[in-house]
Amino acid sequence: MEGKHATAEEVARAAGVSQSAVSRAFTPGASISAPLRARVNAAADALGYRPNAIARSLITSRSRIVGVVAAYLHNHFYPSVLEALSRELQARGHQILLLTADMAQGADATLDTLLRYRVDAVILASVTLSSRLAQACRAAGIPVLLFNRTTRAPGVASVTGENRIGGRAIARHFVALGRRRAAFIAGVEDSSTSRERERGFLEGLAEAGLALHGRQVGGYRYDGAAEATRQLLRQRHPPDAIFAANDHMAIAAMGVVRHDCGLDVPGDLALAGFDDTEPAAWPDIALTSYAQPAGEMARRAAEALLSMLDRPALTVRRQVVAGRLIIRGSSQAA
Amino acid sequence: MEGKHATAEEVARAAGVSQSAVSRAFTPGASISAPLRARVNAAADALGYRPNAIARSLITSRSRIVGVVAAYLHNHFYPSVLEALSRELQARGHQILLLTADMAQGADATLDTLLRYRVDAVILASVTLSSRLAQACRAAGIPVLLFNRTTRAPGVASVTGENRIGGRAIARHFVALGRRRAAFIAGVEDSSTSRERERGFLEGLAEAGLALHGRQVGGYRYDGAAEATRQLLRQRHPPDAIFAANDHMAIAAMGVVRHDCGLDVPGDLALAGFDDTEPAAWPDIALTSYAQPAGEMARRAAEALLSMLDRPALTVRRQVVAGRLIIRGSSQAA
DNA sequence: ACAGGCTTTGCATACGCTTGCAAGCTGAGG
DNA sequence: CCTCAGCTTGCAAGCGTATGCAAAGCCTGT
Repeated sequence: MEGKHATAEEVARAAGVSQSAVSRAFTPGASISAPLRARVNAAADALGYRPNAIARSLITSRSRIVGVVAAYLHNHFYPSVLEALSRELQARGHQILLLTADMAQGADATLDTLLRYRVDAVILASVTLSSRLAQACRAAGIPVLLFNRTTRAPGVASVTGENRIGGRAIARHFVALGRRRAAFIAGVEDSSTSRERERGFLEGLAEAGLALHGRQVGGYRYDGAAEATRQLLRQRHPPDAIFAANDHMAIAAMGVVRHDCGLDVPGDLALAGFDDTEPAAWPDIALTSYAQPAGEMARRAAEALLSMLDRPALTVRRQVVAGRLIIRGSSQAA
Repeated sequence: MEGKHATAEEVARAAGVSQSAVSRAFTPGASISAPLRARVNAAADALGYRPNAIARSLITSRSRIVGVVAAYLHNHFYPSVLEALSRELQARGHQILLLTADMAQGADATLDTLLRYRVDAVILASVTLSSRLAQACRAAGIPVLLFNRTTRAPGVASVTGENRIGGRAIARHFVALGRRRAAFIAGVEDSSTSRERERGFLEGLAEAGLALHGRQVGGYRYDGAAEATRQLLRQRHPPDAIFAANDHMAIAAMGVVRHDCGLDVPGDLALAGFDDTEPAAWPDIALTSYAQPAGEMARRAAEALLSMLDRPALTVRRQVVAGRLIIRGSSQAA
């Protein structure tokens, strides 16, 4: 219909009131009488008026936009996270500005956009760059939350799963299955997530007097994990169990183990991942995994972050959300 | 460091110039001399100044934000699309406001946010609601592009894959394999995408004098497709080939066929999907699929949409991006 | 009937930037 | 030496909204 948007001014004129009245009519809890509000609403509806969030942001210096930095959405954990975050933030009246941080453009460009758009807060769900970005955001006074990772840096909130406990659970599971040569495929070396999972895994093995039988780095990528698996299987005494730092890599490993090497899973080799993403439950994959509740994690993240907006002095918390081991055919035949 | 942002005013004072000069220094192609720009940049760097995109939007009435409406990111095609769209739009200086349209809140709330934030354009990648939303956006004068679907409504651009050609290719493939009882699992009934794929599929079968041997609706969901498959296999003469309107549903079908019914794929039943999402290439899935190049589609979408911004009178185009049949183990043993 | 309080309304300013306009400056041509 | 064109630069007016402040009603209790 019309290319131009109605303004509060126009609505005011149509309703025979002041522009302030229009503003108040659209502000919950503002000082305005019911009849006036009704009159304004009528005029607003007639003109198809919507308050301009841009203008509102300018004056309130609150954009009601949260920057979400993600990367490598091929890992199916993140789409779930994104969907959950979007739901939770929208429910709290905020929107998502989605930035994908391909390392090509680096942290600087990402930070630049984040700052220019005056996002109220930032959620970092990208492995790479996240520490630097977190620091920079904090320096700029923006509340930051790391999703599915942590940092030693102070003032940065985080929501993670039970990485250490999960790693331990998987080790115990392998041990219970009688496996003696368990290997680990790490994500990225300096990622807290991968390190914690590995630590737990080692502890679990140590309880049974076992040590790691092999270790490779998969970089959280499909191809990287496939190559890592080939390396592991090339050893003189190949492992009889592999724990990959996430499902995505575990699935890559599964492909190599079964199809490149013709081994039987779980017969010759037990396999486990982390996250319990949707594909893990597909019958043809049936991957044992330590589940991370993406929905619950997102809820906590949204809650924590937005409460930091209201009370900046609030203690920044590192939250850990409980998960559980899901045993499937990749480790234990039905 | 500081919780507050530097303003152009402050930079101007620090550099001993007018505020307009600062603005021009940050506007490519603005009328400003090199030395002045350098001086401003120095002061800006010193203060950590970033132009406030909000304020800029208010006056230019260009937010440089594109609303992307998605739903059901569990279908792995969409994460890829999102990643590609983000890359392409960022490269063109635009950002993504991500809205997930769960049908719970409906089209109205989504439209409302889109309009309030004055997005420059909208990309609809959600099956549900997309026609209504497209209409509404157009009525509000916002350029709209449907991604991976079309509509009869005028004035709405779209980018799709070769749905009809793809469907036909799969039918021909089935026929060449000697299959005589091919069934189809539709997405959503009133989705152009599913309808076109079905049409092509029927045409391909007809070329060989065959008709559809069964048909169910899966609603593009995993569970829906699983149920649809059970229905198909419950027939007296079950199909010997199934084409699902997308990979996500085809994978669900695969699970049922192999694990619920204990049939052999492709021996007893050939299976094909559409999109060629990443999981289709996993060895344990090895799903035959008609590939849609998400990256190329995203590039075209971004290009088309942003050019509509500059030249509103530009003819709205429906673009079709070529794909190709990828044959894997789900239809043809190695 | 009147004072004092609370609620409702309008006025005017501010948010941080872009941009049309006019003034100032430069150098070339006459 | 003067004129005029072409660049640069500053001035000032908005963009659409929120909100402090003061004015205006309204009601209650005496």
